[in-house]
Amino acid sequence: MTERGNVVDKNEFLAVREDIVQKVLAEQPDDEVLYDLAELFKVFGDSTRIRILYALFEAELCVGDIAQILNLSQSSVSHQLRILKTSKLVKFRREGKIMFYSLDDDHVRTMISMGMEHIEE
Amino acid sequence: MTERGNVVDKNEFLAVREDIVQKVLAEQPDDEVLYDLAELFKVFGDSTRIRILYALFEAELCVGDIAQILNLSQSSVSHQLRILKTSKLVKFRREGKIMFYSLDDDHVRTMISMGMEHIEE
DNA sequence: TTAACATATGAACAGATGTCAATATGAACA
DNA sequence: TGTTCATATTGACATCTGTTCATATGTTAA
Repeated sequence: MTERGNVVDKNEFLAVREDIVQKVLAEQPDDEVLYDLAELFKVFGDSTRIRILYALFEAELCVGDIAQILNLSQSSVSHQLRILKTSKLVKFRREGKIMFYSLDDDHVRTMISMGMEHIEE
Repeated sequence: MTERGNVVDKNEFLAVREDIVQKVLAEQPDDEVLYDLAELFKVFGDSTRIRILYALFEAELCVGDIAQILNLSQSSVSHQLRILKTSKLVKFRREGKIMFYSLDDDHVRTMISMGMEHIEE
């Protein structure tokens, strides 16, 4: 293999159109943005969390309600709710001993509707 | 713990509002649909695939172009393209020895734009 | 303050996922 | 046909992720 300085080009034998590559590279968003975007989609990319979000479409729910609806342990639901909170997809309020969760904004509905449209084709 | 038949209720001590639970359960989509939806989002939930999709915003690209743009092995890019093909997010055509990939439809752009709006808040 | 309740957190484990190296497939052309 | 090139696939490996069990936190009421 050819070397450039100490760097070995793993893809030496590869069809690459350098002009196109440069043009596309110039337009790419920052890696950090793309990473954050992937992280957001990752949150939607688990059926347990999708089911939680769908349940919250209908009503504000407490942890116990959700555990019952999804037939999951309290612990598991709590863990997933933490992820949804961190991503700002759900918000919550306390009423005595009970925590009530609800959707944070309409982006969630829109994103999920978009996904639905795609898989329904 | 109490038992119902042979089923042990792991969540015996849990705040559950049965009426709400029943109402929400009645409105939930089929598990299969929710599973497919999660699978779709999972595809977007990887920064390599997001970067591939973003690159394809700009131009139709061959495997070598993408490998160069993302600084990844040909093998890895090919693997990810297969996943994107299976999810119908990209389409492809052959021209001699070269495979050209492009975005399959505008859902991809819309979904990603939605995600962007959310993280930009 | 103590007991009971609702939820959150930590550690550990199994299963899923992305990457690479090596190899296979398939197309073009001598 | 045989060789070269572009891409696809296979197997192995390390990392990431979701669940459970056990325990901690924080609230209410006696």
